[in-house]
Amino acid sequence: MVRLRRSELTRLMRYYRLLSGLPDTDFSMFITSAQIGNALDVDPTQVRRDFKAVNLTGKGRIGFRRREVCDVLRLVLRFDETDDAVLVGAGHLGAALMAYTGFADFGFRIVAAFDNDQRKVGREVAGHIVKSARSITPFLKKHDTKLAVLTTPGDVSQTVTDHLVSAGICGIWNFSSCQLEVPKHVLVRDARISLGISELKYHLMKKPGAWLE
Amino acid sequence: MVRLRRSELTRLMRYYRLLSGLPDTDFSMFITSAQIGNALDVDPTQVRRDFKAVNLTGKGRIGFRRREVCDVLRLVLRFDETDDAVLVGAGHLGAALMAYTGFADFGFRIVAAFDNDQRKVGREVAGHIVKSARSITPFLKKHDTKLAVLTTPGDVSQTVTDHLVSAGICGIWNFSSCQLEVPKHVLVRDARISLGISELKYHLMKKPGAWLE
DNA sequence: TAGATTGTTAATCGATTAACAATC
DNA sequence: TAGATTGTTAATCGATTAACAATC
Repeated sequence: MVRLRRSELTRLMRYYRLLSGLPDTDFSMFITSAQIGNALDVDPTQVRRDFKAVNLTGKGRIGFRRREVCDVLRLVLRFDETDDAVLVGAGHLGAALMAYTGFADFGFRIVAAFDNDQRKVGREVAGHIVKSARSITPFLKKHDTKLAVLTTPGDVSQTVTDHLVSAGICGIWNFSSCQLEVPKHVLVRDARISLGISELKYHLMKKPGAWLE
Repeated sequence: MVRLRRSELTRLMRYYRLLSGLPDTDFSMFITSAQIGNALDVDPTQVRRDFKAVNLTGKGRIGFRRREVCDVLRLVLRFDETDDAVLVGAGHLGAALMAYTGFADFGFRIVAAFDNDQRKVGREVAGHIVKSARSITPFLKKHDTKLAVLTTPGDVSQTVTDHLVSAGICGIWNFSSCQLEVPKHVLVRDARISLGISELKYHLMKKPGAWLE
């Protein structure tokens, strides 16, 4: 089994997006590491190294077979196997994520939504009947779901997380701007809403007026 | 002026979140780099180095003054100065972001929303009357707004981006899973929705059954 | 003073890039 | 064959961590 670092995974995603997005009139075409590197501003050596990490080999003087690269990347990134996730916190953001249709392309599906607000429980949000937060644990036990999307207010995020973890969740996509504490076997992926803002704001300050050039 | 790298900015955000979140009964208290490092799983030397980068000095045997650290970080991260942003693409995600009340804490404000769907134009979404996409350029010229939140479908993202850039936008928070091409003076910050999913999915595969331990 | 913590230099680590022989 | 590109090793670069004298 291939072990990938986060930076590699990030680049593999970008390669896939580039290659799968190209016009597919002739999908057996070859593409060189230089072409890919050029398009994505990545060193060609890095591209070859990354491909090597997922056992993709090219041909001297010709490059890599586009179809093959795409297929392998889909396999490694597991886009064709659907993973189910529960969503906790059926507010605006939760609703937006539930309504988002693009997840299917990446093999990701939200199968249930929970909220502790009794006014929301029973209501339909983006095609899902919101369930009571109390029913999270039985649901997870029954359906063996391992991923969760967390869109709760920050003050309850840790409590909810503890429940999710003890019910078997091992991957959390955290949209609340709150640092979660979890056991080592659980992966938290922060959406980093506030960090995105900070970076933009910092950029503004860094180059006042630069946009006028 | 201090120049910070992205990794530093990320850590500074985490320090701020930790320190501002602590109970503020005695805000003149001191905190050591070891305490911070321990709480955030960062090397204490790294903490001191990062503080040094924003001209924060501590006292031997005592540590850093919490109040002072918070104040300096707020200043560096510019949380007390509000930056305005326009939002383009008033769909579910756009609406969720418009409805999000937490932005104010970071000195960020969405001042207008645009969409090219005539059925949405004129409607109210989360307190904003959606404006026609055609009016983006005049709006930006008039209000001198430099940041944009992009929540459009992927197929129009680049076109919209080109318009935004030529109208003076120099920072784009990109929620569409699409690689944007921009001039060097423009910063694109990708929300990386699809990457978050990939990382979670990959984690699941990496350790099948690990959550059962 | 004694002792804990800072500030800073040196060492380590890992990731990126350069170089080039092997390949097609 | 000739020439462009791969595969891979070595060199570089930057970021992280260790060590320790200076400080309070």
